[in-house]
Amino acid sequence: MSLATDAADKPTLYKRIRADIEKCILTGEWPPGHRIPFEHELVARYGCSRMTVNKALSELAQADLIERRRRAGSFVRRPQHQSAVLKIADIRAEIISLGRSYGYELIGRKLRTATAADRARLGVKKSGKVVAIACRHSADNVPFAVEDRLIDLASVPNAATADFSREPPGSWLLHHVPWTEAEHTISAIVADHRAAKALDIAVGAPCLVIDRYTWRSARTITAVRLLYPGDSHRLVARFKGG
Amino acid sequence: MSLATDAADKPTLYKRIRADIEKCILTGEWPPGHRIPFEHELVARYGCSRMTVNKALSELAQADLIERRRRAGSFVRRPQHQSAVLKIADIRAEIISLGRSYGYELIGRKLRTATAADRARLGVKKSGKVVAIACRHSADNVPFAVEDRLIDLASVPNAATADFSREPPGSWLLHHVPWTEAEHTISAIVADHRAAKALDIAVGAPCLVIDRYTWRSARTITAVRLLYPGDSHRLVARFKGG
DNA sequence: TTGACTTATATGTCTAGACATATAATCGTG
DNA sequence: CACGATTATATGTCTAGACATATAAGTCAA
Repeated sequence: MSLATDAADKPTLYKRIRADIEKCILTGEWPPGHRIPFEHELVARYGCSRMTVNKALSELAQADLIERRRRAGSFVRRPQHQSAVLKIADIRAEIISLGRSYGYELIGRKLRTATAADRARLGVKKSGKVVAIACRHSADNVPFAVEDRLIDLASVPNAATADFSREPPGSWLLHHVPWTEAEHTISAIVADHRAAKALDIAVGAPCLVIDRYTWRSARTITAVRLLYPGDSHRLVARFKGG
Repeated sequence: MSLATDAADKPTLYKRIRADIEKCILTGEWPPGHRIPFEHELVARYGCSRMTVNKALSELAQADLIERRRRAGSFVRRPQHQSAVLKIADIRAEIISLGRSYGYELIGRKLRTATAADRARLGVKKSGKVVAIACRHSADNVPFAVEDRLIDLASVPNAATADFSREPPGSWLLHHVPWTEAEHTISAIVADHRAAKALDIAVGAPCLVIDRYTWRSARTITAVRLLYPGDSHRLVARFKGG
């Protein structure tokens, strides 16, 4: 193996140890299944205490690059299920970060007792109040996405009185419902008459659809469907690791 | 605040400390920007050494739940850029895990010196050899996705002699090119004549497109375009955190 | 008021030990 | 040979210190 042992220690020692090992894994020098040096070997090699080596290895294990087994040692993990980190920004923030002017328009807002369809969509059993919102986001005055949202007022009572004619519900929720879990489903459809009109595209044009269900501590907050013109919008996901 | 101090210590202490703090953050009890107790306060509260508290806080910082600032303290981070983990499995594995029968068909394979278009697609400057592959995946004998791939032989010389008539190139690469980075772009198109024929769908039907560029250590490996029928295929992404 | 200097302090890293615990390897026995 | 008991060992967690370092806050002079 070729662990660097004489590099200048600008970074801290444990970071250097971690980087050295990471390099051996990422270059393929240590293939999946390879046993990396024992802690005591690294202690000898780097002339430090075991806690320092342990911190480096613990972080590599946390990052799923290695697997640690008592008595056996630490091993390079084999390529996991591929997964990518997909950034799905708040639409307003996304448009602004693209350097374009953001436009927002509330199409409709209804406060109602949840219908059977609403309950199914939110995944709740009891019938409470909900807010249904339809709105449109635009970039440089060109339609960017249309949004169709349902908010469960049992989880977010404040949403009943929020003024969604000025602030998009997504941004409002981001600031009022801090920590959440969500599930996204991405699919493709062709624009029907209504969608074509809202997005100012041709009927039959491809659209990217993001369905997002958001909850906090097993409590449904909101369900939203975002419809983007498929030829102009792209979702980019970066990916790292086998 | 309400840190539990008397729970049974089945998990280790630092994990309990981490879980306690995480709970306060996730329930919203400690909102974004809130300063969490200093290390020395937690040391006193839990009656342990600072290293134990430090390990808990370091992991929370690594998970981006808190931000640590010297002299100032540790603070609950405000909702980051939303990001979701999108699992993009190897197609064969995906179909099999769905309990369906997997079918594979090589449509074409060409070994050629990279054309200008190939070089642009792979993002390489020098003109070397490439393999271009077109193939089709099916589930229960129904077309599932068509694949159009380019492999840079400078990075993966073995691919020149691999038998892609039996094993899909994605699976082959997964087993021969362990650690990689990739970028995915997801978009929607409508099926043209050729795609419609390959997927056995109507011309004009919506399709989900995944473009994936894979490299290792700044070295391009492969570029692939996967085309799925948009109405039958969905990408699901789980998301956690603000 | 403003800017430069000093100080206090919380985190960052590290040590040289310790005991706990899971388990691979070995040994003994039927 | 098969199987259960024992042992050795690598990791997991923890301690009670230490010094380094970035920086918020206070101090003082222009």
